[in-house]
Amino acid sequence: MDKPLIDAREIDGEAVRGSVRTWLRLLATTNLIERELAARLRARFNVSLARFDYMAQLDRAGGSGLTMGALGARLMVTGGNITGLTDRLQNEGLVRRMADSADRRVQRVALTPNGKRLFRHMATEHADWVRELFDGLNEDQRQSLSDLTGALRQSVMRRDDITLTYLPGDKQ
Amino acid sequence: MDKPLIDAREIDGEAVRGSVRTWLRLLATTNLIERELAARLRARFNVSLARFDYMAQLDRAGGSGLTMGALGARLMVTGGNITGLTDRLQNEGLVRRMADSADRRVQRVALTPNGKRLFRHMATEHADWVRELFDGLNEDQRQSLSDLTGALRQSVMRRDDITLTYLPGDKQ
DNA sequence: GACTATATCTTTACAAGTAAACTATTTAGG
DNA sequence: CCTAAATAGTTTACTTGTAAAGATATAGTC
Repeated sequence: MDKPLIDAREIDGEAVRGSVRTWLRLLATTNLIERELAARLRARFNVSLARFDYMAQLDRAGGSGLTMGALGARLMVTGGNITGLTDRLQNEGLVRRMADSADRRVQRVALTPNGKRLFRHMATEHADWVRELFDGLNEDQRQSLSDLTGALRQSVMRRDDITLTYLPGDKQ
Repeated sequence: MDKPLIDAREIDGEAVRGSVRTWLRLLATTNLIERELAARLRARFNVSLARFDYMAQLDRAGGSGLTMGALGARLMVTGGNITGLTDRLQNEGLVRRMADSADRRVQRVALTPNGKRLFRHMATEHADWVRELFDGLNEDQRQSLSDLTGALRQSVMRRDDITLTYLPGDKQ
């Protein structure tokens, strides 16, 4: 770790506390929105956020679906989790497993017609909700927030001592 | 729902997709940072983020601690979750339950000396990590991000059709 | 071609979260 | 007072997530 003990921008500790306060605020607000969206998905469709995200990846992948591994990589979760989610969604007829013709280790997953229909319906409402929740920001603010988020992401990712558990290969 | 079907700011769908894209970006970046902090807490202290947050609330509350209910309200989690976390932390000697003298229904929880020592140690490193991850933003950017986050929070909270599951009373 | 590596998925045991039912207490009316 | 309702915490059954071990299958290497 070669970070300086005293940050050049630090004046009487303000910069230090500033970053922490900004982070806590950002986290709280993001969690607030995520909870709100999850509660609405649950109330209107009886679907969890985990299932919505799962189905979103399959919808984007199209008819040939994804392997379990690729799906786990995109959702940033472990294989065991994907197995469980797939079992439950398959039981509800929203998703189906298919053998891969070339590699007998591989399981491919795709939305059933029912799953696709449900997801499209949810996605439309979900987008409306997001727009509604962001309604108090004008276009400049929204764009600035997006830009600053990008800069923050760069700040986090450009570190070379990053712990990052997941940067998995993504063979779809 | 009395939101207009067409948003005044919408020009050929850009504003709509804009909010969703901004939201997804914000969520991804927040999750990235949260995962990184959680991985470091796990690696250096063998402590989960849930336990860190729990101990942070108790540390802030001081020697008399908090009731189970107040703790759950501050952490935005249900009572059953607090019961389980408390059981595990108590088993590790980081936390203790105390009866309330005035109300026999109430359980009060507080950090033990060991718990306090561990938390203070973790909090110092945690703050360093946050500062490090935000290092790529200059002070203006950091302040703008904080301000925009506040505006977004206002945008979400000022809705009157909010679903908000948790706005619990907080008797500490 | 047999042997070892590696890759893919599942299983197991657990942590952390929810909702709903349950227990014990306190509070409010009549 | 005594009972009905509300409050505080726990228990139960379940979902969602992890890490580590296990079962198959493929790929490389001598």
